[in-house]
Amino acid sequence: MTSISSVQIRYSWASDPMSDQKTTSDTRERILDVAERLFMENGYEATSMRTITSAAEVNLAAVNYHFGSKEALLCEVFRRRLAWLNQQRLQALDELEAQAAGAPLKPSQILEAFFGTLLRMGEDPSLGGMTFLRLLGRTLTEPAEFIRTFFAGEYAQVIDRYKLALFRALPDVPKAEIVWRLHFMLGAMSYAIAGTDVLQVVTGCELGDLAGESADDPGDTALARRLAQRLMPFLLGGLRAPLPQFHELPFPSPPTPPPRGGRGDS
Amino acid sequence: MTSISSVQIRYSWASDPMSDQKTTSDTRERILDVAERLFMENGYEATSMRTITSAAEVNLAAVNYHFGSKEALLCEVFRRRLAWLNQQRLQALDELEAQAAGAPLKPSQILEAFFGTLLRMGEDPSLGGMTFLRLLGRTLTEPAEFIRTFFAGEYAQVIDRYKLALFRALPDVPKAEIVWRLHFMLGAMSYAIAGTDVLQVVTGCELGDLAGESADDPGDTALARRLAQRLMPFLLGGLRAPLPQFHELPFPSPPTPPPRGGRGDS
DNA sequence: GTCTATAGGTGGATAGAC
DNA sequence: GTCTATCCACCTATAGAC
Repeated sequence: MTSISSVQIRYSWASDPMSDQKTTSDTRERILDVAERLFMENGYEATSMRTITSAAEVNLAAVNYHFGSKEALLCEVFRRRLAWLNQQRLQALDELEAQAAGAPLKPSQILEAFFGTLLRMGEDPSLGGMTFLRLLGRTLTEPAEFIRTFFAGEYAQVIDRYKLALFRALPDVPKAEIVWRLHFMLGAMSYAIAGTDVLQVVTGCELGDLAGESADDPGDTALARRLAQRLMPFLLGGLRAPLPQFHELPFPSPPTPPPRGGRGDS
Repeated sequence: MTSISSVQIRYSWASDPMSDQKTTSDTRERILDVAERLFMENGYEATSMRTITSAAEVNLAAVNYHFGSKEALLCEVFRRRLAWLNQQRLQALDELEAQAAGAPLKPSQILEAFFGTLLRMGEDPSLGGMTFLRLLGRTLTEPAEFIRTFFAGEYAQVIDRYKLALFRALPDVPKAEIVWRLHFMLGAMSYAIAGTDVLQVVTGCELGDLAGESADDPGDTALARRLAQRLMPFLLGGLRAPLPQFHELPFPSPPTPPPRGGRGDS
């Protein structure tokens, strides 16, 4: 019943513009869309159900009717996007591995499949666009327990597959090191897509400006594209950086070091 | 002790273990310490004044007496740490530039001064330790306006100095590109120190485990040190990565080029 | 400086009519 | 499915005694 033929399925990422209009529950989708935007703008805790329902022009009780609770609402906001995203990610990896016919993938391919797939969502408003990306970036650092366990469940498969792919792609790098760097890459991405950067307030500019789109505001689509173009080389550079040297020193090289030959940056 | 004579100054980072004990306001510091921890554990919005005051064993009204409001309390929690941190960062840069005698600094030196100075705070409980680092990482992605403008003010000078240093250190890299990468580096660091990673829940391990400290728990000190050893090479690798190629392609190289239609979920 | 008491408001959730 | 009305726990902030 859930997935086939003409029945209404629960994930709105299956929304063609036509079926979206007046199906069984216009309300449900409107709540999700508005909640997505408001959670992004104000954060989860600071966004009240009343704010959401009045912006969505639905009754307060509708949220609890459709989703059960505020927590469940947030989870559903993510589920409808992440289900699609993670499926795409797995599929992308499948295809790459099929092409490679048993050979290890290149790191750049793996990163493209993982991060590129996400960043491309920012270009497509029907997939949530930058609103969803920003919300995701912000929510990934929320301390609330239910959020963290929810994400863990959503990501478990995907992270595991990609970890293994990276292990194979970088056989000379210790696995622990790869996991650390995956961690760092996730961080750089989250923060970048969250777009709440100190830099932006300090420099008084948005990422769009940096991309060179100062006046005519090309919108989120171009921003997402530029972001991807800038971020991917950075991530790849970080992933493939020389391994840290472990001596007995408490720190690699304090500000005024013995200038021992590290990796000779000029 | 830190600066002048014997007057009590307001920043607790001027705390030698002795002066901290029973000065004019033990209450004030206790509130700040407890607030720092609880804001880190639950986030700003989800932490109530009542929770803070009861944990600190002070009266509810004490917070408003000493700080004026909950927002002001959060700002003061940060100010007492960031004042010290940013001063150290500027000083580190001053010293490096003095040594260099007019020559551009090496990127690794700049990163060490900026990120190393911060990460070393994680090793020193009297500077807030990992509690402060985690709180900082989490708060940097909070959408609340007062937080963002507060950080902007605290960081303006420092970011500006470091940006200029990086421009000089990497004269062949477009300035916009450097700013983007600074952005990415801040993100990787924030996320790493926040320690709310999906990876940790998925893999079921803390960063400490990855560092190889499985059983005997050496505490935050070792964690901070390991983190720095792992993070700095990653950041340097990302900063020095090859520049992105800009062709007319909308994306560098999608894995399966134009599968545009519908949502292609098979 | 510290405390009690409370003002004054908002939060999430639900019961029950339609 | 939708709506009104309402419960009640909890919030920040302050007034005023000590």
